Amino acid sequence: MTNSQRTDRAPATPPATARGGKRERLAAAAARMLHEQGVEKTTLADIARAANVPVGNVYYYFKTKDELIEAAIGAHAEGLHAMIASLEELPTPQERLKELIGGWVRQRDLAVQFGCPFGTLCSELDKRADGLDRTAAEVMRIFIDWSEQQFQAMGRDDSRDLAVALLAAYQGISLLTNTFRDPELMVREGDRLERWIDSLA
Amino acid sequence: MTNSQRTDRAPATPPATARGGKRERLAAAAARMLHEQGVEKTTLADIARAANVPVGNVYYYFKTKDELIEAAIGAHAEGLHAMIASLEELPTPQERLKELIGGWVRQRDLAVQFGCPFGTLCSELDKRADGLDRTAAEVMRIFIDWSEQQFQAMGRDDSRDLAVALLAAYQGISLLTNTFRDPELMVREGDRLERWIDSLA
DNA sequence: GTCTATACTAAGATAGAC
DNA sequence: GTCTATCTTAGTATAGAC
Repeated sequence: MTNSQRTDRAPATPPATARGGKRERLAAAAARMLHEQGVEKTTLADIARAANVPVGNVYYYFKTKDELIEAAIGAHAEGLHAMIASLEELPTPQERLKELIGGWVRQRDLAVQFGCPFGTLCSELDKRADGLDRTAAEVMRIFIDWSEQQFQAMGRDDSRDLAVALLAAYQGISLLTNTFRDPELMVREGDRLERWIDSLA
Repeated sequence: MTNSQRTDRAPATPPATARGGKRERLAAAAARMLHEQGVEKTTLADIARAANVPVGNVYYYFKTKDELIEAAIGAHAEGLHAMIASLEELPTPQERLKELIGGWVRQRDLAVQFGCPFGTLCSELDKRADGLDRTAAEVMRIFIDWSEQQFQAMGRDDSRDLAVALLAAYQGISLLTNTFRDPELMVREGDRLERWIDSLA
């Protein structure tokens, strides 16, 4: 996630000129709008409105729509790192994985409305000619790698396959929860996955 | 899947005027192009070209792009019914489900390139204002219902949950196979699912 | 029933005033 | 650094010739 737009004269704080962190607001708004409306249906005007930034001002921060999408991927990556850091505080890998699943279940209403925020993005970016789908894949890989570590810590020698299966189960049930508009699908699959985690020890 | 465009004077055969079954060709081409390029990036011109039908002629058969999408959903439904009919010829539910999984694995290169033909469509239709996502959900339900019957025939009282889990596993691994451009993910998850089927009996 | 030309609309992007 | 006005492109859809 390069940051070529920023002057970076004052590290760790936004440039004095960027009052109110408009760049950050635009990136966060982009992530939200791309999830809710999809990549192709979301216009720069939609994102500007959601970020409370005048439409014509967007191009000062991002030269193209692609750059805004890249910033949205970066926002997802940050959220992912925060989630992982929070899970790391739990003592055992089983607890960490089950808390992960619990988080998915608690977010089920969002899945009902729009599917998985990051999975739908990966799916849509694949249809675009730009290389943003590769950037998104890198972020997805961070998550798989972390899950693999958890299964490894549980002593499984098929940890990679299990990590892929866990993420696939979540992506798939997110799609079905969204397609059928039924939050219970996520609840029941979450229960099943937690029992599965317990059975692996 | 209404057919209001057709005169239906000669049931079970296309109207004499529709030489070469252009309507059917357009529906099949639409299904293919929507999968490969996504709903929003696919233009009517793309579909017309893929179907070998002159661009301006499309509107004679379909009044709007939405009607073409609906016809594509219908084409998917037909393919689904054909697949189910073929699986029904196998003697046991275990064999039917494992052959289903085998079919998914054999189609892995398509998943690498574009994801699941129908799952990506459901995901994209959700972002549109029209009600086509509900039509797609009906088709998806046909598949779940059939899977549920198989698990029920195996004597499982949690057949619905298992059917949902199986379809979710496929949708999820299709997304990951596509995101990571790695057909092996589908192969390994297919193996895992077949072992899972065996373990349920 | 088939096809061409074109009207209409909307979105991405840019120039330049403030 | 902020914002308005506008250019350009592209896609859906329609009118009407053949």
